Amino acid sequence: MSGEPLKKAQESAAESPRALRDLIGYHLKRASAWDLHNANAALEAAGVRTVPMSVLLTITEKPGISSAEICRILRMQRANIVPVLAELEARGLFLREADPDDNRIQRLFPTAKGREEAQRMLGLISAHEERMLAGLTMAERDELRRMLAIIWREDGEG
Amino acid sequence: MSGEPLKKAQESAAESPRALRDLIGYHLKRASAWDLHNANAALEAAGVRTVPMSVLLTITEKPGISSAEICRILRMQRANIVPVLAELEARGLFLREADPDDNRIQRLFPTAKGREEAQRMLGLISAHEERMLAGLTMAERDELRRMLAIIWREDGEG
DNA sequence: AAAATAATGCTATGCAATATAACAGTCAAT
DNA sequence: ATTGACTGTTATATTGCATAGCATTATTTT
Repeated sequence: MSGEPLKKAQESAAESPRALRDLIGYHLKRASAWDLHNANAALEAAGVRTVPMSVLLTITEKPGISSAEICRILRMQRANIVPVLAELEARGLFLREADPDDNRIQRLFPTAKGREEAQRMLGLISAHEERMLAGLTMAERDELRRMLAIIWREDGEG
Repeated sequence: MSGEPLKKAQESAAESPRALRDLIGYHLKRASAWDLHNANAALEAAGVRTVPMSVLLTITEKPGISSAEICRILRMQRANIVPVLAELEARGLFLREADPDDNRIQRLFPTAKGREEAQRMLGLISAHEERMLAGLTMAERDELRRMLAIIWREDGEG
């Protein structure tokens, strides 16, 4: 029942309790926090954070998409995309165009500069991922991606 | 270059852009957010959220630990643990005891009630994890845990 | 055709998690 | 004996995400 020696506390680095280390949710949170921190650091060179990057990539890949649909895809609140779009637009990365058939909708189209920047961001984020995943084989990375997708239910094709 | 049909936007559920689906960080964030949301919901029955639970589990498993060391283990700020401990203490889940050798340090010990509650929380969170991971075999769960641990560097023993 | 329902983009506001800065008291090291 | 480091703490900032509501426009139901 005693177990731990109680020694000097400031020795740093002790392990997480077993009960937590057994929980996948715990590892998910730690890994995700670590990733988000470093991903944002990597993207600083492009002057964005992960969310604006995701929005721009979505516009680039689905030209003519509406902001509401981006929100559905990225599961974010319509209210929260507003400042993100405002900034991307101010930087000239996409344009809004009125939908001819539905006056509520603005369709978003990437500019040439937007496509360039999206490519640059992809380069930065890919380098970051490579660093993060250096300890895993390609097959393992695929497995990991697949399992994570199953958890939040985007195909995971299993 | 055209690709997507542009159709009605409100059809819901479209897939994330390929560029994002290739990123493990993207899946990490989505999976972690999903987990955190449901874990907190599951823990509502015990009147805690994930962080206070983690703190209590740590005290329970390492009796006599100091708050500073909990912060080092869970990688949280010393400032932020204060209200967490205040609440757990108010609920009678642990006790503070002065360290005989170092007047700066308070050593934290779980009460009987604290151990009970910790057990109860573990039950709730385990049920939640079981639901979350229903689509994965036990071997896959072990693999997932191992890979996540490698990412943020808590053994992962690989 | 009228009325009810719902979607869009948006403002304003809230909350929870995490981060930063500073402090007094205590201990360790030179 | 001074310097530097660590503890627990207060106060405050920042960030990400959530909620509520609004005017406008479309769709659906009656």
